[in-house]
Amino acid sequence: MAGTRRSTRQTNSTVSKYVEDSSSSAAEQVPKRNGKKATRRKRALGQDEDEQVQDNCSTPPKKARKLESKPSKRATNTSDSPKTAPPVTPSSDSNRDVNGEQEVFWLLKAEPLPRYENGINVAFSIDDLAACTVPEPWSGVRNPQARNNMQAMRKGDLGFFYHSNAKPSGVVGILRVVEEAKVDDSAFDSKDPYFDPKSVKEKPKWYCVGVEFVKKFPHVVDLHKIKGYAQSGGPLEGMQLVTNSRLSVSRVRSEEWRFILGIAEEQDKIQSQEAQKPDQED
DNA sequence: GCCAACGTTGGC
DNA sequence: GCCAACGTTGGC
Repeated sequence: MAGTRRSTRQTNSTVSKYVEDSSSSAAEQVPKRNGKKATRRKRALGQDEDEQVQDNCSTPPKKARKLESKPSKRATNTSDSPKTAPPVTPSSDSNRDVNGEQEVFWLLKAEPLPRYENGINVAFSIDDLAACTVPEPWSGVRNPQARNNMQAMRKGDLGFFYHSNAKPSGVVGILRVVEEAKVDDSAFDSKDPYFDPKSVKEKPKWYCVGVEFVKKFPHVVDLHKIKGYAQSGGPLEGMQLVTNSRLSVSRVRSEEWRFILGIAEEQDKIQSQEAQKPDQED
């Protein structure tokens, strides 16, 4: 389900300015390459026309297919908080502690390799995000729990960008929430690969946040490594990515966030050392 | 391409 | 409200 690119003029607000890095040190940013993303997939359905957006970013459809299975009808009127979705919101409504430090982070999955959904390539990689010049709507998510997580996101929150069904799958970088959840119009678009026929505009069921690129790690923190630290007693045991692997938008605890940043940093360090040690290693 | 995990559906 | 069947995700 899910996903499609920006469906309307989502605000084009601020993007470039955010592209510095904020926390972490793990990696430096990567030059954002343009060009590649858009290549694939032209919307087969031409639903784009009406939106004469500024799409410098031609945003390809994206993500979301993951865990979303089908929109649940019963969840429709209630708040669909199945037995699963644990409350996501942290102590306050800001996801931050008294010092303004983010306490709850996020992880958003997207598939970087071509995959067709209704004839439309829904691939979306971190490079695609890096090429965007306007906030990228994380549309197409059709799973209540993932949706709830997005609704709990606050402007300025950071999250990991995860490549799934990739080689290797893993955390590839960082993104930032620049627009809080708003109605996901792609659910009403019959041409959209993630069209949800049960959605009704009067009572929107699906929402999406707007995100922007922050940085790309020099090396993927792959799932294998993450799982290695997620075993019983491990620092990542309990990470939602592992405990509920089907969720396309999950939350990341601050300890987990820092731990993974540490891995990224470490990997970067190791590799730069090797790079500069042509033949010696003392 | 296969298969295990798990969420959703829908009858009762 | 419970539960069996079904469908989808996503790693491998």
